[in-house]
Amino acid sequence: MAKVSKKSPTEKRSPHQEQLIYERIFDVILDQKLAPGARLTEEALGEIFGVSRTIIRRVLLRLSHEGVVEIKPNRGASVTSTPVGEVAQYFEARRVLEGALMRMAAGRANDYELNDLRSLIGEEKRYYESRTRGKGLRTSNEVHFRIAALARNEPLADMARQLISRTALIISQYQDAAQAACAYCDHTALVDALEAGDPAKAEQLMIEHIGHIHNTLQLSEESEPVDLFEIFSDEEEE
Amino acid sequence: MAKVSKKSPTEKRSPHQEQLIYERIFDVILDQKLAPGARLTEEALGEIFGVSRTIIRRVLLRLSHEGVVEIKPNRGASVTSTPVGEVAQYFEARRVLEGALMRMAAGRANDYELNDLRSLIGEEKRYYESRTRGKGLRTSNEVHFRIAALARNEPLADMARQLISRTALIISQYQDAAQAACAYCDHTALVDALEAGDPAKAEQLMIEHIGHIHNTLQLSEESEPVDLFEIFSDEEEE
DNA sequence: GTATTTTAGATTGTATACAACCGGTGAGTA
DNA sequence: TACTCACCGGTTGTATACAATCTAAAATAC
Repeated sequence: MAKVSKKSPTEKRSPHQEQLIYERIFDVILDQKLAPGARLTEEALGEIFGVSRTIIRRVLLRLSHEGVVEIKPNRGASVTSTPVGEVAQYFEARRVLEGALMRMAAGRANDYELNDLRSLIGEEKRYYESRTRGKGLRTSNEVHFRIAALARNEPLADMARQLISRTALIISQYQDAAQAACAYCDHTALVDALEAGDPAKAEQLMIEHIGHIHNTLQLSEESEPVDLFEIFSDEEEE
Repeated sequence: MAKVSKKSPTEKRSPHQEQLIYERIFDVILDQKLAPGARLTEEALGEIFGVSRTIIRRVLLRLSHEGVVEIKPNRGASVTSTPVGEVAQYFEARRVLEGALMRMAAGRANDYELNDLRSLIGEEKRYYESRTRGKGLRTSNEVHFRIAALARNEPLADMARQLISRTALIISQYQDAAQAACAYCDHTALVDALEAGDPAKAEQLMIEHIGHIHNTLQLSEESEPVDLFEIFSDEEEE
């Protein structure tokens, strides 16, 4: 068994170790190394990350709150598997929320924020071209996060973040890796619309973009047990 | 010190004791027995409800996730105090989300659901008339929850639930008890609009209703330390 | 008298021990 | 063979012990 990221005695307690563990697990899920339905046992994860079940429990609780994992009483946590029939609801929700946010954000972004977005989209493009799908998906999410933030409404932006993360899981479940590459083209158009400042047009573009993503999904399923130790072993500390 | 709801030895482990504790604490906050800023220490709550800090910790984590309490590292949990300047954002968010949900729900409700709603509004009216403000607010929330559910979109309804709970806290912070009585009049009109099935009209009514609530708020602040034991002592098991 | 340091108390953070629970395995029986 | 039931290994649920941290007040220095 491969024990990874064992804390060296010098840096025993990092304040955001929990955040790091959270991100590692989420990344692995988005990379499809953990298929929907895969179980996440507390002790194994604790051993992997060199912490006790207490910490793992908190991370799993957080992931479950965001809908990324499901926790059943006395049965533990497993990666959420979204039934085919529910997928459309999530995309409808995103159209409503992100459409409204896009409308609110149009014309509000300053040059600094726009440039920032454009460079992020460049990064996204590179990830997809280099086939690191999990990273690409996360960067794609980040683009949507930033746009949501531009509407200057914290509560709505928070909800959008939740929904975007949740949708990322659905995408990783139902999207062929080959289809994944086209997202960043739309993103450039979105940023242009934000700069132009036409709220109706901006909203329409966002709604269409989310529709495009929805259309790339292939509706089929699979699942199998996996070895947590092996999956996490070929990673390295950031 | 008053120890309340001490579990009798016979019913030691209820599976939803956590849910009960969650609701008790939330109720007390909405009743303004715990003002914004009040600290919630784990050990005191544990003693009050006859459980260990472990359980309390989970409840507080859940409340914090919904924005009802704030948890600062090494500082513990306290009732969230929403700055005056942020209040408008929450109501704007509710207009966006619940407006969209109302539009989606119009004409979709069956007679059973409509009757259910109307009787709930009757209950709400009674609570407000009998001055039990916390219960009234919770029932009011329940009306909004149910309407949100009628749109048949789980993810959006979940978000609305979060937002409604969070707003209830804001209302209890900024609304005079005297002003609180008028909500159920609007609610009847909302249900009528749902029955009529005109999406645009329904959305408009909801947006106005949320505006009404926003308008009743008085913008001022206060805070003081309180004794958790005393607050919970005059309650009784449901 | 004011400012700084020390120290004590209280509270949270984490690990761990033990109990409760679930699911499967295999013996036993019809 | 098919079915039932008791047992067992593994996993989660909860309480508790101890360490780390913060707050505030007392003590000391200037």
